[in-house]
Amino acid sequence: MRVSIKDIAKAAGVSHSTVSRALSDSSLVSAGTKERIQLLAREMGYSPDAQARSLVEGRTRTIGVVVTTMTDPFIGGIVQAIETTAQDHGYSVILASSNDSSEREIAAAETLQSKRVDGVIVTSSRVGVLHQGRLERLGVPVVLINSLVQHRGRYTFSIGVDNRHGGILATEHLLQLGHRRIAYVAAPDDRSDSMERLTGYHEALARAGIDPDPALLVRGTGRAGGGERALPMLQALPDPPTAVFCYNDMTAIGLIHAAHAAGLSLPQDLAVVGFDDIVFAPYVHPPLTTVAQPVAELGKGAMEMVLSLLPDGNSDPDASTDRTLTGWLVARASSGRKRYPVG
Amino acid sequence: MRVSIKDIAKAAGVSHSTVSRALSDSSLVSAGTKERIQLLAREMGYSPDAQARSLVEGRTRTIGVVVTTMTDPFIGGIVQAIETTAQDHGYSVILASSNDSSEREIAAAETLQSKRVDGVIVTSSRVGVLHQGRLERLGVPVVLINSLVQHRGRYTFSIGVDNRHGGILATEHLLQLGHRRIAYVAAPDDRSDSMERLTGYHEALARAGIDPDPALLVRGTGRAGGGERALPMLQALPDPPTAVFCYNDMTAIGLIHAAHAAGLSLPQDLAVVGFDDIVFAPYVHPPLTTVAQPVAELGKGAMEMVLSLLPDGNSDPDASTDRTLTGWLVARASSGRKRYPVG
DNA sequence: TTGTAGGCGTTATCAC
DNA sequence: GTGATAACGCCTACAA
Repeated sequence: MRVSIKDIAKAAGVSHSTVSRALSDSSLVSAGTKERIQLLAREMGYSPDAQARSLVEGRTRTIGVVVTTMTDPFIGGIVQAIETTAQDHGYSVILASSNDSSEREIAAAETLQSKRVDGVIVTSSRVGVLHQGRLERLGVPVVLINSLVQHRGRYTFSIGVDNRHGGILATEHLLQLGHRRIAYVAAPDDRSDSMERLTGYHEALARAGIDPDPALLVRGTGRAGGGERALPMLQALPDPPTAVFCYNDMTAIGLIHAAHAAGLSLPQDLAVVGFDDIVFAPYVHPPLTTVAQPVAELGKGAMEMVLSLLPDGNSDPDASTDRTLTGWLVARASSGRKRYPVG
Repeated sequence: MRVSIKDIAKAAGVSHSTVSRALSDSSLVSAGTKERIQLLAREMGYSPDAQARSLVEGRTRTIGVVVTTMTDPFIGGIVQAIETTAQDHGYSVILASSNDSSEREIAAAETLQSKRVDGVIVTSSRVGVLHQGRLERLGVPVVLINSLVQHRGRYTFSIGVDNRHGGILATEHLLQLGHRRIAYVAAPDDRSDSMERLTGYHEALARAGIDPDPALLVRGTGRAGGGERALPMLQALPDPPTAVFCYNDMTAIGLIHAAHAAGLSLPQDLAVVGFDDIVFAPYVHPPLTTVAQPVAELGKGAMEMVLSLLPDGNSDPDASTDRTLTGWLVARASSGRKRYPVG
């Protein structure tokens, strides 16, 4: 049988309220009984029932984390940081993956609502059904990671990396290496971060006085397969690119794989830059140049942002603002060394 | 304000018990009122409070999932499958990462206990403080993934891949390719799965009439760095190996990286086989030969196992047994084609 | 300093 | 069919 405060009360010969007070270290209990009860609780193997406590306190100390899929190592890193930070603040994380299915998204939102999570963090740059409608109606703080806030609710904020800046970093890096025909392998159009990276790419090109060639913009999937399929499309061009900036590392990895298969040697025949700096980036052959995202900070920051948005938090929601972190370029071999254009 | 069944009761002019019945589609309510109440509940935006329900029902429909780190893509895949399966059965997953710190492990166990999870799944082959002592004392079913059950509790079971068999598959593959000097890069000794893979490796060698050379057994970390550091140790041997079997893909990836840096060409100079078949394996250069684990099945199986162990589950715990799934070899280029030994 | 009583939102067991 | 009433485990006025 599970032991409750009543059991302890009986054993200690006091009322259950005294036990409750003693366990919460209230000053309204004599030091003697307090100690006696605390000892007894330990001996009897007492564990407070979070359910019951939540019921009366009106909060669960639980944060819902919505992800598309845990399979993505980038997301895994973020969730890791989220969970660790939650733990440090005495909160738990309840996981809900949408698998990119709106059915599951809705189910997830309902579950989170029933479980009465105190807040929600969404890791997905996808502009889904859920993120803007359903979640806001939960009436709890919502923090979006790497995603645009569309309908600004009183408790909806975002934290993300400066994607435009990242796009500039990547593109300028390639420009500095002497490249003029630089392709961008995007994610599907509903990923806002991909669009922002594209903007940065365009901006860097413009600064260098280069007109963007629409043929050099191809659409991937955000996964390796997208990169693999993008390569032949680019190679088939009458004037193929000498460099490629990929939406993310997975795309770059797929593209590099296809390049090897096509007999290209990297970075001589094709320079490649990714985005994210996932754990594999250094181990790609050749090691992948990429725009690193502060994964741990994103997760930690997101968690701290929801916590600060909580009713009891010291901060005022109206004073809260979106946070933008900056990524940085990690130059490895896949983009090569300085290249002097022929002629 | 959040709407409860009492609010609905007031609005409908009935008692809250009738509302409760109507919402649970009980046959003890007239079809008319039932419909009326259900409509009203929808209109008023009612969402059942899982906390309150759990309190009276004595179960939370929540499963705790303990992982070392979500950063590992293999673990990510498993958690993904666990969560999806949970969702399909109307359960939620509460995440707890230990970060390989026993402090956090203990904290995690306490949280899970307070949150009154109905069961626990542990993904870690590490023989930690927590897994055998603390978790069993929670008094709920515990399922270990890829880990040995040490103290068999009435509700403690495991599901995992046949690591010995996997070790045999990998080693025999290399033997068939003509290799005689095959190294094994292990994980730390407290990882039971690494030990089992080693056993398989030894067994395959024995069958081929080869005495295992202790110098060919080096210890990695389970992460890329371990593989990187293992390579020079092996190369420094007077009679270096022509093939390496690695504890897992991350180790293999690190080792391959070091091999490239050392100017070796793979698989000619060194054949490499990994374990796990993580999402990157096909994209390693050369593509990584590996023993695939049925990740999705492991996660799904683990979840189904805890669910079946639940008090209301149809199955009898005593009839439950550990499950062992079998992996399979995925031959890619890193191990090369058949090799005819010189001489 | 301690005890009593009420309530958090449900479900379940009684009567009616 | 429906409505009181009592639990589940905890917290917290209010009394004593």
